[in-house]
Amino acid sequence: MTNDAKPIPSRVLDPQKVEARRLQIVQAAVELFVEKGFHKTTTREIAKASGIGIGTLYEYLQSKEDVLYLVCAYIHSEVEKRLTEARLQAENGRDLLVQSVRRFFACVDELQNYVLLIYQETKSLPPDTLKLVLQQEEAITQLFADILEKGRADGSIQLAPQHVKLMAHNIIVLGQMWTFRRWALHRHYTLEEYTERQVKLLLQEIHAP
Amino acid sequence: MTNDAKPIPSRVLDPQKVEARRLQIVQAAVELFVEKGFHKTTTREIAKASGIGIGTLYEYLQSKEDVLYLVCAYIHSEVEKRLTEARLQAENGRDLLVQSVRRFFACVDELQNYVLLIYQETKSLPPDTLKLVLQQEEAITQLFADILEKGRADGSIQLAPQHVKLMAHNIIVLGQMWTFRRWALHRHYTLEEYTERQVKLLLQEIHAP
Amino acid sequence: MTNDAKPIPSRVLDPQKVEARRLQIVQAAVELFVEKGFHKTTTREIAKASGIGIGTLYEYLQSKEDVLYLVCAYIHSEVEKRLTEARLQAENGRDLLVQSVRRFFACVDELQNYVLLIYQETKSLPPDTLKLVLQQEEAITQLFADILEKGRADGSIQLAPQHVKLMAHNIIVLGQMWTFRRWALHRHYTLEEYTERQVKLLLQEIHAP
Amino acid sequence: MTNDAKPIPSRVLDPQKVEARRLQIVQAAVELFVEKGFHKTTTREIAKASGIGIGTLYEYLQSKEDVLYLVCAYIHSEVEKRLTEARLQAENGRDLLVQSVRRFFACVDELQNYVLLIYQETKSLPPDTLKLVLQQEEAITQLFADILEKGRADGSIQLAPQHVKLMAHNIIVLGQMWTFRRWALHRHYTLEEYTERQVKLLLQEIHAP
DNA sequence: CATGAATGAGTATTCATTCAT
DNA sequence: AATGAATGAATACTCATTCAT
Repeated sequence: MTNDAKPIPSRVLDPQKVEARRLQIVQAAVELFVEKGFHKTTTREIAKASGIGIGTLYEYLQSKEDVLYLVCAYIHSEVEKRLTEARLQAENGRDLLVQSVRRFFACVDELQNYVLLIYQETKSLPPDTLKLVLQQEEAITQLFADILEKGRADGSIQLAPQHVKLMAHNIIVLGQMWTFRRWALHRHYTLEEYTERQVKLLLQEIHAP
Repeated sequence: MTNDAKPIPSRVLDPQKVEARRLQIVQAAVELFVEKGFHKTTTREIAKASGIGIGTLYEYLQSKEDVLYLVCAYIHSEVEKRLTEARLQAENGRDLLVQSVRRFFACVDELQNYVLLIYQETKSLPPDTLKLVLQQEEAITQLFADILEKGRADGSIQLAPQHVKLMAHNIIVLGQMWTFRRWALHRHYTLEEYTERQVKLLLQEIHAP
Repeated sequence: MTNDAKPIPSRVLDPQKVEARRLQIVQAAVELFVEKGFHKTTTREIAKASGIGIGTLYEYLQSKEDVLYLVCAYIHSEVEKRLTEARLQAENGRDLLVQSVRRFFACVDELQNYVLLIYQETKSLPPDTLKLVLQQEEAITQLFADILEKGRADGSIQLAPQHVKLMAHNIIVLGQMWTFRRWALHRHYTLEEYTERQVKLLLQEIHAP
Repeated sequence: MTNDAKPIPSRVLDPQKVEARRLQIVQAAVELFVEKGFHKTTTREIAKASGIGIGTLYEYLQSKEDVLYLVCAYIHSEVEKRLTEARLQAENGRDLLVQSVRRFFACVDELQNYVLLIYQETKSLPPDTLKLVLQQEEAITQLFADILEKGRADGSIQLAPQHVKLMAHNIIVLGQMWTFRRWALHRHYTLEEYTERQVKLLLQEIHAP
């Protein structure tokens, strides 16, 4: 929706090539970052894993931090893609919410390592860039706020307007905690148990049976 | 309960001196880590801020990661201290829960930067040490699990046994998100509004009016 | 006089095109070298300032040092052009000398940055090429040696033969120092004051009133 | 005279050690710079030639440019030392001047490579530092200005006051050109021939027989 | 016990040059 | 002829850790 992409200067002119190469780089980098963290990954490793020379890497980027930004943006776009790709069939807002939450939790589970990455490395971004990434995070939150509003409109969701934002954040966080507390949660619950229980909790908040 | 302290070797023998010095070091380091992050803080900075020489630092520790571990342990102990210092007056488990949650949220707010630090830098710990820190995190979660059990025992809380753990985690995470989502939440809510709303949500889960 | 041009290989065959392109390159490069020095100027900057691609640059040259050589040769030719373009009207060698010195000093002043460039960057040339550039420098010195000889021949200049070379060098250096000591000289003297005083000094050496 | 030393921060505290180590570094660096130039000398080469580790080098300096500055200052101090070490015996200012010039020329000859170095690498200094080095150069020039004034005072030198500065500069430059024009001068003249001829020229300027 | 000088492995980034198109 | 994408060798500087005093 919002086009909040930050234009990273590239020495290479052809935009298609730039996009293709950067995808190469980003996909190699995500895996490395997941495995070793941003700081312990060297630019040379990124280049090698991308199948290009270190010089070439810097033809498409200006700094290592740019890689991190692209990785964060990539992850957010992956999440957003999954959340929006297939239009959900729902009778009302409440139904749509439940289906969306389930889909979001599944997505968090699928992209576990990526979600974790965002939690852990985001702080290494330069302040300006950090802001952008947080905006992307907020955009995702807004997806749920919109659904809640829809339910409020058709009467299937009962929630004071000032609580909409908070509930949207709750949804996101209750989803993401499946990854950043996985050391405890995965021991006790399956994804399905976890999802159903949290959905139930959330439904209580909107006074839905 | 569990004595999960990791014994970090020190070249200095007198345990009192060791403890005193380490406290010096840790208190200097927390502030530096909060300000610049673990990776961008140098051991020399830590030594200088601690008022000791870099050589002395290594008399009391074996590595920079040891500092991070001590910092994490320090933060957890600060949290635990605040959560347990004054015995709460409560008629029943449910009341105790509400008071405890409020106290926890206040504590998270007070130690905002520290809580955030744990979220962001924990991953830089070596695996063995990480485990210990996660245990400390779990210990805090267990405090709430115990309260929930108490409420279940006196009938003031209705919750299936298998949901106790999850609810305890929910309490912790809903508290901590006040810090790691502060870029959004603090814009819309005061701590009080936030706390009351989340308490309400949590109470619904235990079928308490 | 001496054709001491070094033939720099070019992949492009048409000699006219080669000369034209190289002039483009050299004129762009001089300004860059003056501004930032040889080492801090990149070949890409030179290409861009020349209005050609980096690949094209290397069609007409073999290395960055070639650019420096061409720049030095260009500067020398500019100096020589100015020194020889208009035949001076003079009654005798002594008069010719005075006029030539004045003209040289004016030329040094005009090409200040270029003269300085030669002083500062010449050493970055490969030995063989350096030799050539020094020969060009000597050729300019020889212009004055010739004038001195002419004055000796017509009796207007009194100077032992073995002192001719040295005096010619003195003329050149006393002229060039107007640039490489400008940080001091320009504070105290105008070009005219400076010129007249140095001319007077030089005239004393040839026992001319 | 003027204490125009720039204090370069050092991580090492003991000033004696700092001075000793820096001398080590500078003496190793001068030779390398003479041989290969500033830009083509690496910091590791400097460290190795100094007999210390690269890390140690940076304990005593903050940047490679610091080395260059120290080298320039060292050279100037060497020149100044030689010019002022033994009080010259002279009947009057004129005699003192002649002896001083001879001594200066001998010194330039002895320190040829160093003098050349200053001419060629000075421009690589950061602007502020460059200023300092030029001040040191001016201080040396002032030594001769002072001698000229002395001769003017005792009547052995006849020179208008406004010409004193210029003549001092001429002395310096006519001395230094022995190095930066050595490719031509050394072919034709011995140091002695060269010195005597230039002394003669200079004496004419002060109307001394 | 306390200190801080010494160390060198490690790292992001640059840039002259090549070569396929 | 003209281009610019690809390359990797090269380099200044940092910083955790050690160890002699």
